[in-house]
Amino acid sequence: MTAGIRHDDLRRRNRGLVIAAVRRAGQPSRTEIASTTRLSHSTISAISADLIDEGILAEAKAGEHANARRGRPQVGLSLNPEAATVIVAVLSLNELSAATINYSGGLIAEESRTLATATISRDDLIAELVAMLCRLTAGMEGRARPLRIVLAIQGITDADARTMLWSPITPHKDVPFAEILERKLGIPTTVENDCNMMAVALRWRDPARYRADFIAILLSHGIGMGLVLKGNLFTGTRSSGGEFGHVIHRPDGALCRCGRRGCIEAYAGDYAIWRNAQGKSELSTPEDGVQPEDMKQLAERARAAEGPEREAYRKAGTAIGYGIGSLFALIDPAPIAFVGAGAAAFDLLEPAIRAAIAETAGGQHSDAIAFDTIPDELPLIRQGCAMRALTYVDQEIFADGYPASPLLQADIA
Amino acid sequence: MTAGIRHDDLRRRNRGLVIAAVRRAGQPSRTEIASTTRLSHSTISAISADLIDEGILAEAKAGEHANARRGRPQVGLSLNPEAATVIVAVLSLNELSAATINYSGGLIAEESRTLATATISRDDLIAELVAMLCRLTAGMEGRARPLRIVLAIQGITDADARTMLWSPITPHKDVPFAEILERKLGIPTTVENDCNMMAVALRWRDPARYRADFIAILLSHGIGMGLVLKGNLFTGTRSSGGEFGHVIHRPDGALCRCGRRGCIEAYAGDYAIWRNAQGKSELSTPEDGVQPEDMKQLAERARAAEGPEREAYRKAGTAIGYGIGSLFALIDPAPIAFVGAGAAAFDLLEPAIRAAIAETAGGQHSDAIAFDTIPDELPLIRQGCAMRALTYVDQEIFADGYPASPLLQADIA
DNA sequence: AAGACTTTTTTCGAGCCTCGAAAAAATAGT
DNA sequence: ACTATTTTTTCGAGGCTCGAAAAAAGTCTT
Repeated sequence: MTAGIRHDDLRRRNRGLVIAAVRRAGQPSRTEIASTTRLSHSTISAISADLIDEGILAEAKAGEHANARRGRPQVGLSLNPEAATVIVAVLSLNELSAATINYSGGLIAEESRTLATATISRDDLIAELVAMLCRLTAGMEGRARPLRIVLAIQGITDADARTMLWSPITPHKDVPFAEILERKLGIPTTVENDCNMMAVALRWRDPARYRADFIAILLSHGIGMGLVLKGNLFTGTRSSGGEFGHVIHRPDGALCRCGRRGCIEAYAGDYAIWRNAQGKSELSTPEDGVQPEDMKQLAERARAAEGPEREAYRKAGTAIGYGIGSLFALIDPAPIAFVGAGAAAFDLLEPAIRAAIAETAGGQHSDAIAFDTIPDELPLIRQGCAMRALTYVDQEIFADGYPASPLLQADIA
Repeated sequence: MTAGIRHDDLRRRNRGLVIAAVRRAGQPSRTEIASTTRLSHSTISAISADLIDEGILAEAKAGEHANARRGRPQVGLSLNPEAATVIVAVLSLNELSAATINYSGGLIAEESRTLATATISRDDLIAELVAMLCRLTAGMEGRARPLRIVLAIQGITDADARTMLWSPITPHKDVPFAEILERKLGIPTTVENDCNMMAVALRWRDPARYRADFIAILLSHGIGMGLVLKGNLFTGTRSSGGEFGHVIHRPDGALCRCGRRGCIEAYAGDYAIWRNAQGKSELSTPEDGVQPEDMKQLAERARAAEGPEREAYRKAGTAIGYGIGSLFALIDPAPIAFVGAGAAAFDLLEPAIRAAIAETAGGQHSDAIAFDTIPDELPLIRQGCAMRALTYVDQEIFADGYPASPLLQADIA
């Protein structure tokens, strides 16, 4: 059952709150922090003094604030970029990339390479990943040693974010990436779904728009979704959840890559749009080799004239729209970001999406539902991973206070 | 943004925790409470002494514990039934009922009456409700004065649980029941969806089975759902949410009571099963007058022999199954309780439900999904309302400590 | 340029809260 | 009657947050 609050939890939570306020606001003064956290000035003063002593926060240089008001000038607090380091890695179709990131979110180094993910052996896949991360972290010791790895994958992870249960980009299942990386590199690791990381990133990029409730939908070869509800990333109870692409659109409908029939993806995934545009049967085997370039041309033809291409996009939009509508019957309408190469053809999808939503229970206000499109998913996924890794450091390591962190201890001596 | 924890919040939360522990366990000793809350014995001792002083908790009589172990015997703590009173009311098709409940959940008094909900005027509906609650609370003053009303309705409420936005049982919309009752009776009120209250009740009835994640589905004239995810009742962001009955099963399919087409309810609601069994078109207007007795006979005929009746149940099961499967694609499989008169015909639905789930993404483990049936929904709804009202009193009133409560103040003088 | 004014930040003592250790209480065994 | 055992209370210590007051660091005014 729920645990009680002990006295020392209090400090920990309030330290975490101060760190979070600084990460969010960028360079807030102590006064600003006091007002956002509703803690007293004295408390903020004490906590921030500790955090500065520990090298987690830093005071901004005096000259930086331009707004010359009367009174003692506010001193901005910022994250000390050198307080920590984290690693992000993204495994996607035929590509592996990774980067080291400093505590304030800045890029230190990055690397990426193409990889035949569909055919590579399990051991080679793991070896490539480990090797890349070893190269990136070579020479980073002491305080520069990364405190956290976040690996984003296309596919499903377990609820503890430790194992890739299944992925469309590789035949290998149940790969315990977190355990492997922790053993090889000695750095705590989580494995996250790429769409969930997109959602996390959107919250940081535009908190005004993507605040408490919103949806990120990835349109690419497959269809993925990241869902934020009441300010929390929504994950399944046993897995990363949110398999929006495999919600059933039409029972006994088109054949999906997953082997089932009638999934949304079987109408709206790249391969499905392609299949429909070619006039092939909806029951024909999904093709893996549809290239982004193919899709671009397909979209061009669809824009140019009425025809099977346009019809294929219409069907895709309808499937997505009904899916969103069903989701809206369970939760309430929220802003939606369409991410990925498929979002470049959003103009072709939108009318059908809106029309389908209007047919559903969530559709009373279908005109008011806001859509955004973001064609390039990789930067978004990376940013999400980085923020996830950094907030972990914020809350699970730095909030705990000095003596608990041997790495920092060394710094004082 | 998130508020900091102040020093006095600490006591409030820990008091709430102790009260919750007692409500859950029934008659735990201080030692047990200390171990479930993980607070120290001294803290529990201090808090429970306060709570006993305030008349919220009471020590059990000495002789009640039979297990004669060595050492000082444990003293059970229990809720003082007279610490407070709450009211529950349930508005359902053609029936209004209400009860007063004491602090330990016992029934004090109840009343119910039939009401032509479909045709009654808005003012009369409100007047009936107010009158019933006034009768029930007559003479309850001082400490006996109810501290909370929870009204359950079939239909949708706003996110603040103050207004009935829409209900299938009455044409009246946007009825601000909470405001009305607060003005007329002066008691804080919330308006809740009936299926959500069913879910709340299941958690209290069988916490081992219905713990963190489960689903309650109401099968009656319409189809409703209450969803608990990660230990929290899941509601929409702007409304009570969970309109499972209006998730689309087949685009452009059967005509639903809500005016749209292809909703799950349009296949699985009583009226839909009836319509299909009669061989009527799926686009024919839903009939309101299908009686429970009719459905019983329909089920009998379906059990007796293959025919349109059995087929109608099969279609209903398929719709429900696909709906559950789509839900399972977004969240993970969880135990499901089927509640209501329709659950009495669950034997007719189950094969089709399981077959449909197996066709969906959530269906890998469709055999393992646990189903329960509970034919009588009213007691469940009531219990849910009672627990909701009481935990409100626990956490929002009694956790705050003595001086804040003028009603209790009077008791000391 | 000096003093007045304003705003931010720090300091300091008070008041709570939880905790651990020790004491007290209450009962069963011997 | 005395010991062992377990529960509960008591008590002092240590921390934390808070409000008020003081200190700090500027701008504005004359």
